[in-house]
Amino acid sequence: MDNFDLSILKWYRQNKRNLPWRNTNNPYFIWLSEIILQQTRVDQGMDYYLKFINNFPTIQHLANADEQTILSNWQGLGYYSRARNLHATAKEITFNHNGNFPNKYEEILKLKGIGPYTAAAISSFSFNLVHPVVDGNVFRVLTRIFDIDTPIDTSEGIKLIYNIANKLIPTNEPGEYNQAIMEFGAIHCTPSQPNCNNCIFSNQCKAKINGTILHRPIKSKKTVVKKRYFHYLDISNKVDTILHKRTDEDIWKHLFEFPLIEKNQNDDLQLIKNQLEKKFNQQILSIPTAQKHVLSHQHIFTYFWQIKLNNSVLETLNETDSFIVVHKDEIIKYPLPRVITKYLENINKIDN
DNA sequence: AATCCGGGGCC
DNA sequence: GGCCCAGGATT
Repeated sequence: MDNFDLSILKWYRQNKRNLPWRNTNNPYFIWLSEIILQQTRVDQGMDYYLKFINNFPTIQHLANADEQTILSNWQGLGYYSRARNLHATAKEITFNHNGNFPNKYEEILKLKGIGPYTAAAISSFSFNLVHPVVDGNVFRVLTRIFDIDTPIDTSEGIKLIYNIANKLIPTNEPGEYNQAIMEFGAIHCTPSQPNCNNCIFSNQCKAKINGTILHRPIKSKKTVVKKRYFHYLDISNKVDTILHKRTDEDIWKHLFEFPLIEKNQNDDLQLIKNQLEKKFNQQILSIPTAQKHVLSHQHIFTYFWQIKLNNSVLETLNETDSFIVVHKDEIIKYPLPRVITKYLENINKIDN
């Protein structure tokens, strides 16, 4: 493959999208955009990026914010460890690097939440260093052009693609080239319905020639999905309700939710109803129906039990419980997982 | 080296 | 229902 870099750079200059983080070399903005865009589509991350640079114009703003504020801004984006690592790295740079973003690949790679891809992206976009980005797009583009059938979710496949990527990247404008190959994968060499009929590589792409385009890249493993059953207790009187902060090493760490009873299996709902009525000494009017939430590695079946009290919600709590009493109108101020906000949206519809 | 981690969109 | 997404941390 001769002049791959020149071909794809030419294509990029004619076809690239105008994205806000492409109009800057500021490592703070580059870093922030890359963290938001990890495993996240541009369309989905755009509003979050604009919100973050508006609310946290500099890395010092981010460092000085409290974690809950950052998590609230991240609410709905998923992979909340990204937000916690974002905060940690902002503090690290602000207080241990005099506010200066590291400008060497190896130093950038040491920061929390930054792996090989993001370190290469920041290195090349901000500091013009020659490190190839290897993301989902690059895996797809290269396995197609060279018709590579080694599974990309193995160490052998990853090593192979990195070797090719290191040979292809030009020393001249590595950042622009990295943007170009990812953009080519994102909008032209797409997973389904790639635009092969109007492709600059149509005569050279090995997978196109061999008819294997839609079978590249190959992945060998299948994700195992765990089923979980969450019974949430929406305990409230006319003004207050109860929230609980997740602290264990599990999904949604440091996010708030209703008091939770997790079951290992799909238990008899009538039995749970009887237990709850006895515990709270209240009639439960309706048995909830399951809401299924499909995540990558978990299918979560949520049940929301509405327990209406006439007296104070405090009386349902033990002193040892780590719960907080929250005014109903202020629930939304706490960082919540989508499972909870979806439920709140639904009951508000009914109330209206 | 293998496993886990959210949520949304598309087909 | 399966796959993918501008991957990284943990075990």
